[in-house]
Amino acid sequence: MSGLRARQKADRHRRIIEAAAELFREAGYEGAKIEAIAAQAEVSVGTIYNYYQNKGDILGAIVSLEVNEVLNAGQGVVARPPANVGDALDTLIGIYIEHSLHYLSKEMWRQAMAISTQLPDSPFGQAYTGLDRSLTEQIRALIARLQALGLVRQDIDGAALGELIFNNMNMMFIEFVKRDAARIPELRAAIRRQNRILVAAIAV
Amino acid sequence: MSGLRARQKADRHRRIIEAAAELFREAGYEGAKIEAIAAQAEVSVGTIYNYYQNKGDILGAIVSLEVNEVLNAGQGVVARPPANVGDALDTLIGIYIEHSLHYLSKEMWRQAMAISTQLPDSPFGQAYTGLDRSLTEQIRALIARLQALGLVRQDIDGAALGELIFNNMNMMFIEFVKRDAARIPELRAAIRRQNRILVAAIAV
DNA sequence: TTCTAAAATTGAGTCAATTCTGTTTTTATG
DNA sequence: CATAAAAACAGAATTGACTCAATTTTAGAA
Repeated sequence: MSGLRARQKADRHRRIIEAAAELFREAGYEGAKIEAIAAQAEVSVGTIYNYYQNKGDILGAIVSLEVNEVLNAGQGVVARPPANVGDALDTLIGIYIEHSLHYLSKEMWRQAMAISTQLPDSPFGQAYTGLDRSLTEQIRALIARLQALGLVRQDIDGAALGELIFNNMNMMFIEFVKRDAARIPELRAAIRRQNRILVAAIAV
Repeated sequence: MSGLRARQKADRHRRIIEAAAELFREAGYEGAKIEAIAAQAEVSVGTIYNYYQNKGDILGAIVSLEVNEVLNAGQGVVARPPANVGDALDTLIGIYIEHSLHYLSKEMWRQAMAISTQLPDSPFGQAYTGLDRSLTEQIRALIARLQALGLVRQDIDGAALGELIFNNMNMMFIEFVKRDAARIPELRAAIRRQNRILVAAIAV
């Protein structure tokens, strides 16, 4: 028996997230008042705080949905990477970046990133750090795969390399969301240019 | 004539910054109430908002002092770098990191970083981006210097390399301030390990 | 069905950043 | 030295995130 209580709970969670996502998009993070989210979700302010510790955690739940989708999409590339180190990296990073603005606006990303540094121990802060780690791990997995395929030198420190690539990409992405005028193609080109140095060093 | 008004203004600026720096350290950023800062600086709340757009900008002014000091210290390394690519990078990065907690606690860094992503167009947001750019520029200058000294290959894309090194270091520093337990020696060791890959690729 | 304890919801109240408006101080001018 | 305009100040009022005590709803036993 799934229980009335459990069903109502799941339903309220969903309604809150949907209401918040809509209002965040429409009015921006700051502009979306908790009272408005509560009204739209047809619950009270108190209930929202029963489900989420603070406003940031609501945004956090939305971000997690997005990043998990991206991680999923990335698995395909790791499993069957292009037969060229530069292209393999570019393809994986391309998936991350192209998906990134699907559900989240730049403003929402800015807020999410800010909260994750501001409150690293909050539920969302920890979740965000975990997501970053998963992305780093996936890049590392790609490198290991390329090593197995004989496309990357065996003596390369895969862990350090994965961190280096992720950190650079992430920082570039942060700068990207900070400037509303910045465009995806330029971002990808800049990262390709940076990675070229690495590719030259690690390719067999 | 320096004008009474101008002198009073400078004096109030100074008093506000000093009061804020003290209270941020003692009580943390959130714990330092604007009313308390105003009282300690012997001005009214309204006056503080006449001088700074928001609480974050007060912190911003303190951060700028710190980073400018670091940039200054870095110039010495660029002028006379160790005669080895790995050591040269490590020395410059070491200066940045070792200075970093001199005036600012990790909590203050977290807040500063958060604000700079949250409000990239605020006075502080723009200043912070400018500081990042200056640091990147200094790393680039070091690379150019090493190229001139014949220690780094001439065909290396110095601009892209500088960004790569800065972005990685900066991201590592962000993770460092997010974990109170993290220690400086481990941070430096991790960055050295990551840079080793690059050094191998670019050293003559 | 009825009752009770546990779980969840509610919304008025609290707290602190920011805004606003009337007052005071400084400067420039005759 | 008087005075009006400009600049800066003060602190009360506003706003919005978050809390908490009272109330309602649910699950399960009798």
